[in-house]
Amino acid sequence: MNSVAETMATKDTIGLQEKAALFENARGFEDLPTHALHEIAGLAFAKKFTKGEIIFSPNEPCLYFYLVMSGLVKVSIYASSGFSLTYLLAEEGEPLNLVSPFTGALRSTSAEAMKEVLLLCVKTDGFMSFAFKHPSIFINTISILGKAVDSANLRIIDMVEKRVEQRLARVLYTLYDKFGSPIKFTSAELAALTGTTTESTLRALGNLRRKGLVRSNRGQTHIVEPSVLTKQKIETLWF
Amino acid sequence: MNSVAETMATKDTIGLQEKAALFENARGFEDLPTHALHEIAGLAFAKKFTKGEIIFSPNEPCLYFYLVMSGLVKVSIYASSGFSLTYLLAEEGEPLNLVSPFTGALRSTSAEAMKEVLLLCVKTDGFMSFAFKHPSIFINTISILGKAVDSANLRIIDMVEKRVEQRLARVLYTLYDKFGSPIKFTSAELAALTGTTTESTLRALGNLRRKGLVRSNRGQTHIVEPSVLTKQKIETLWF
DNA sequence: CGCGCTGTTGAAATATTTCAATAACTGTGG
DNA sequence: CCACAGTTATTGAAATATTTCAACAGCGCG
Repeated sequence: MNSVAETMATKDTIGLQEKAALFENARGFEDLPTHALHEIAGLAFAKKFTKGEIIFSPNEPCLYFYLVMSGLVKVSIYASSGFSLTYLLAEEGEPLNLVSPFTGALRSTSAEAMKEVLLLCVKTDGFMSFAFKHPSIFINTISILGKAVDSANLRIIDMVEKRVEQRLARVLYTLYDKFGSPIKFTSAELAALTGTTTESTLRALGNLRRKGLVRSNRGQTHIVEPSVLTKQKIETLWF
Repeated sequence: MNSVAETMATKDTIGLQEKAALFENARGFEDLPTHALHEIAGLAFAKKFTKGEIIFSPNEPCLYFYLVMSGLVKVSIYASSGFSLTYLLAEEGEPLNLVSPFTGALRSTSAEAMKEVLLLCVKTDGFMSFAFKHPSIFINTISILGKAVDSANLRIIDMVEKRVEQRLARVLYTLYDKFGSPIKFTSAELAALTGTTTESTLRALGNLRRKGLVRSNRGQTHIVEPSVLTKQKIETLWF
């Protein structure tokens, strides 16, 4: 386990301006005055993670607030059985952990780099006192968490009343909406997003392919008819 | 539609001390100084709802922050199909809406009185400025929402890998933990908590009864062997 | 080259929903 | 106080979606 502090060298490779610019457009940091952006940028240092590397694990004390600078991070929850559910795919400008830095609570989530990832890290105590100086952070955080709760509850209802194919269609449309086409995810990853097994995902993907809605091969899926997916009353999820 | 303001008469029937005492023990209001409790109590007025009455509906602008003073309130999310999922059962000292009063966001939740209910209501603008004066409210709120997100995600995993009977057992144990025995819920209500149909709930309940874990008849269920339910590695949910 | 990961499909096993019919109980109004 | 309406509980049987287990093909990479 190499501590984040080890990579202090990286710290100076990213300019303060650049960090401030990232915070300016970051989710949760809307409506902050310029001096505040510089203040938080001053507290942040960068850290690189390679593809597949674990950023944090379940029930681990939270030392840093993390913001994605580049790359893609998967935040998931794991069941004891090994089944995992991905509930956030964070790209540039998105925070990974909006609860623990404030509450210090241990949570059952883990974060993994899906590509080469650059994160901005802010020590929790510094982050906390920053937030108290700029309480709109709290409001923004509550807003984001509210959406997360709604999205999760919506997904529970979907599990009951929608078939795998419809859920997958919704997942694909959401990914298309956020990341564009082609969608570069394996079926195991799509399964973790849809809440099913890889086999069922593959079968459903096959159906969508046969219907001409998507094209897919090895690790990437092209949405051919986004309009059709939208028409099927598919409300966008929130990852 | 009779506005809440109509019932101002109720306002004076509840003493300031009583309101402050409620806030003192309310979830989300931990660690507030006495003067703050009196301040928020001064902003609050009581309103009574009869059994079955709707407190708020989906996509309705949020005018008040609500705190349960007595009785029981069910907060649910409804799918277009009519299927509903209950995700919070709020009793004395529990808030009904922790997001909209801060963000003003329209949400897809609805709240219904399950018994005769007394609520304390605080206008959102007053509540908001109170919170900015006492930002520990924000931290507490974030903590609660974090738990809600975790609980919802856990439930999604349960939907995939646990059978109805196990999910129901978990629901029953959680209810037992919070409200004690007997559990006074109809099978339709248990179904909305378990995320299944009433028929499946009844069948599962029958199985649990045959196994001697519960006794049940018309609208109430007695947990006979709480220890067994616990032993089955049932983590407590969070309603 | 062969190991490992991803994709693909089949067939059996299974859990759950759906539809339907009936029974039991509650409360209300005549 | 009884009848009736409305809700709640119960169970059966068929229909269905999904998982599970298994086998195999293709691809990439050390």
